[in-house]
Amino acid sequence: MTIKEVCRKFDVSADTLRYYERVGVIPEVHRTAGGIRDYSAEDLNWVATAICFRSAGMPIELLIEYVKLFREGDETFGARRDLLIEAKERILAERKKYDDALEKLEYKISKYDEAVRTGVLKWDEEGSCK
Amino acid sequence: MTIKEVCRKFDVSADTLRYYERVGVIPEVHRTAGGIRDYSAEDLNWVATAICFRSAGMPIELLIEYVKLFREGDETFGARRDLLIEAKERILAERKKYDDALEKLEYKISKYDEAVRTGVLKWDEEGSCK
DNA sequence: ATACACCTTAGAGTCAACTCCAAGTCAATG
DNA sequence: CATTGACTTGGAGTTGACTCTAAGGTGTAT
Repeated sequence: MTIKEVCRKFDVSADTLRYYERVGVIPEVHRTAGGIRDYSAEDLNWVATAICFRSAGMPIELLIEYVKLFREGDETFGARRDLLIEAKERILAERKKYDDALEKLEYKISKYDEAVRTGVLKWDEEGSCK
Repeated sequence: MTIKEVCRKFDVSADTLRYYERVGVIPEVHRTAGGIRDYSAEDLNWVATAICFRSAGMPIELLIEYVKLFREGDETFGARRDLLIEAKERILAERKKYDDALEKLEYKISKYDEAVRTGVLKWDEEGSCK
């Protein structure tokens, strides 16, 4: 699979894919005799994983560390598991912030719905919201 | 309330608070006669809102737009509501990505737990994960 | 009244994560 | 076999969101 096809498949730029490979967010991608990237199923899987974790706010550094451990072989199973558990904790903590913001938004939207209907914006407590 | 106290209260740097005010993420903060910031309850409320939305990944530009509408007065109730609804949609979409990543992580962690116990890492489908 | 900690501004610097560019190579088509 | 379009690399540039620095003002405790 060419880089262009991978771009379309994952809606990501070729520059980003090359960047990920260059810095080690994914391992080296398979090449043709001429040196052109030809993504295998396994390469695609790495790309999918990288994009999935990046979309959830995981820093590139963490992904690089994971790939580094992967390259070191089977002795790093434990370290890789620990890293994934840390990633999970981080994402759970981040998601909580999203839930907090959503709660605040629900409240504000309900007050603005009222304001649009009545022409008056009124919060439950003094100075509690804007 | 001094800037230092606000920093402690929200665990944010004074530079960030001044930056938020400068670019318009929050309206101008009340000052003492000498020109020193003295955050009112309302100012604190704006700070809390800004930090909450920023923690949920909302770009500064959106917050600036909201404050701009707020400053324009009561004719912008509708526009402010629409902007909040857009923010909600964005955050819901982002949260979905977090959930996807968590699902992937759960799966991988379970496989690594097994790998640590058995010494063998095995995915359900060929090349499905790394 | 003089330290001293803390505040002010404008503007420059930093960092993560891309994104773009120049110069050149590869591969399918007329 | 020449054109065309996509690919390659190394390195420079951009963007969003801070973060720091320099030069100076404020306010309170001795």
